[in-house]
Amino acid sequence: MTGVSTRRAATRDRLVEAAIAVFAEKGVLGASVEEICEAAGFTRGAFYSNFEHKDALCEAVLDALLADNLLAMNEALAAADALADADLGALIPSVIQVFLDSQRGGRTWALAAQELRLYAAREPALAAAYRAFHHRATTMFGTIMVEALHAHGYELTTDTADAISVLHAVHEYGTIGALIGSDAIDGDVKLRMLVKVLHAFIRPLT
Amino acid sequence: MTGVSTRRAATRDRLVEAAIAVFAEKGVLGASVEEICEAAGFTRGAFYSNFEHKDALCEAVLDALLADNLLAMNEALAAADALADADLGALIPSVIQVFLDSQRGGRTWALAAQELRLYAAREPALAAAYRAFHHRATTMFGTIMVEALHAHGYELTTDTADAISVLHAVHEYGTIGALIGSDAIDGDVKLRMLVKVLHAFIRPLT
DNA sequence: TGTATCGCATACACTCCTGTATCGAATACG
DNA sequence: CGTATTCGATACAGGAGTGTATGCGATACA
Repeated sequence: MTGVSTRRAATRDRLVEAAIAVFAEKGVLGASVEEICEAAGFTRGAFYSNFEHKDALCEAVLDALLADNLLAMNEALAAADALADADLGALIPSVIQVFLDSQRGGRTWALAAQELRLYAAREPALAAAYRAFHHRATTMFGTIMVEALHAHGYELTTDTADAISVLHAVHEYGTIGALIGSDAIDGDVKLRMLVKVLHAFIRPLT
Repeated sequence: MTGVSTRRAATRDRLVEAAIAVFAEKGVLGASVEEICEAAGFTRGAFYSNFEHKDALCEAVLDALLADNLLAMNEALAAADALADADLGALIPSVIQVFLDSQRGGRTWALAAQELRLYAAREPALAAAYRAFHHRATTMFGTIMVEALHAHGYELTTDTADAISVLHAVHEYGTIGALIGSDAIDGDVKLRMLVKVLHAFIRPLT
């Protein structure tokens, strides 16, 4: 019985990964079920056997993205610990860079994440799932960041969730900007913006 | 002869407005040409007579969005002048609120703008057009903002373009967040975030 | 080793979209 | 007024995607 379910889980995973790739390329509504299946090496039979709607697939994708973000955050934290004796000014860019580098899939996953954000804004059925995703990601990131700052004798000057949201906003915006190749935004600019925002939102512990 | 071209321009405008609505609802790739034409009250004959590709339509949409943003900015500036004797702490939220309220189309245009951003990130043909759009919007916003701050005895603590980009990022992120109804982001939170970011990036003139 | 069940592929009937080529009404213009 | 031209509608041929119903090989289990 376990072998059976294992196989099923594997095809689900392959479909989810393929969906991320196709969503990134075509958008959620622009991605046909057929295209996703083909990218995963299946036919639509596999899809309809595993998911009821495309929306169900989207929820699974959100789970995968969340797991990836948390993983990248852990890598960044490990880097922070390794550099624990550096001063904060040098530490922050390094940690952010590690986080950015650790995000699996890079460009593709970032695009897919934003496609899902937009899709959730129009599709009430996914909005709930996205809220859950956002809430979990935000609180976990927030907790970790507050602790890390505290360990270095700093605190946020503003509400934790707000700070995380602003960082997330700049992160996503910068990713797209770098892809577009805007003369105003490339990869370095994105890092610089994140560092500035973070510096603007922290102060030494009172 | 003028009457003819006038008519043509009018149908182009209607197609552009319809495209914004459909892009907001379905995404750029998810929007069929047929759907856009139907929303505008035409058939595809009108479309293919006015635009070569969907990409050409997208460029026209960018122009419309830019014009709208500049218009909203002017309204916000007028409000700033009217409140010129208020202190900056009270002025900033008011001006931002006026800007947000003045944006034509509200939800719809904001969604369409982000759809186009994502589309441009994947479609080199549109990337150039988006760069031009972004550059013009950023420089005009930047100039205006620097002057307005200066008039009140303030300046930016960072590169103008970076500051505008961060504000734009938070603006777009907050718009979607409010639509999704995330427990962490509603309309007020968005305004609050923008105010915080702006405050974090200005200081009295040295 | 036989058989029940599971998991994905295949087949089918249907809808929707695309791009072009042609047509007809409205407008400009002499 | 009549004619030329412009602009958008219609017609057409073809491609692609959808969801369901059914088939078939592989795996589990007695």
